[in-house]
Amino acid sequence: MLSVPEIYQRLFERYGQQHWWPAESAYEMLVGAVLTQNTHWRNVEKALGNLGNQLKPQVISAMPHDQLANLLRPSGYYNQKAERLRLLSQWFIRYDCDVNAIRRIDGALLRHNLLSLKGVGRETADCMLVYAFDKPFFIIDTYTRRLFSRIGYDVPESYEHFRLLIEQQLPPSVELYNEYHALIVALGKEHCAAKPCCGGCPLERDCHKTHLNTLNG
DNA sequence: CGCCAGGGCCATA
DNA sequence: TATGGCCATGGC
Repeated sequence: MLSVPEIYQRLFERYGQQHWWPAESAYEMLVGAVLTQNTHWRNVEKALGNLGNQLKPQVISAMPHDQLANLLRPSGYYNQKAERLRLLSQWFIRYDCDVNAIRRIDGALLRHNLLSLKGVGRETADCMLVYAFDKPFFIIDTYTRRLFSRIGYDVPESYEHFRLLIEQQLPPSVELYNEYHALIVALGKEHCAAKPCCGGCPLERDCHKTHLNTLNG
């Protein structure tokens, strides 16, 4: 069975550097992390496009709910996400929008801080920590669970247990965790964006085959 | 037409 | 702690 570092090697050889996160600033990354919750990135892009030059913490935190929700409509769950972005923006403003100041906070403490925000769960928090705040926490998403499960790992149901299991087999590198997660999503996009999906796609939800052409080839 | 996407919250037991 | 319901649009 492929080891955690070997899986990374295979993915990197196939897809190369991913240059994540697709955002122009740390704040935009935080917004994208909320908008992409259980949502296709292409729909997130539509919502980000609607926000346009209003994609700023001061503007979003002060915008009327219905107006913001309307702009977020293409990304789905727009009422929830409007509220979540408002709370997130208020949190960011509390640090004077100073990303470097936030980066100086201890990683575990910052994670606890993010998790206290309504609408920021473990995966979203870890994405923010890796892609905006340079803290090494391995990101567990549905693709990650699916991939490791199909490769043959006994994937823990607990998010934290699974995260620690993987972190134990990798150096605590922000750059590595950044790339690893991006590569897993790249694999998902290649296999599941097109129809028909290949038989045995390791990331397709209802595929129970495990030939794993992509990784074993 | 049905399925599901780079989740998370809340009520219930 | 652990299920189940709910949120919602858009592409395939």
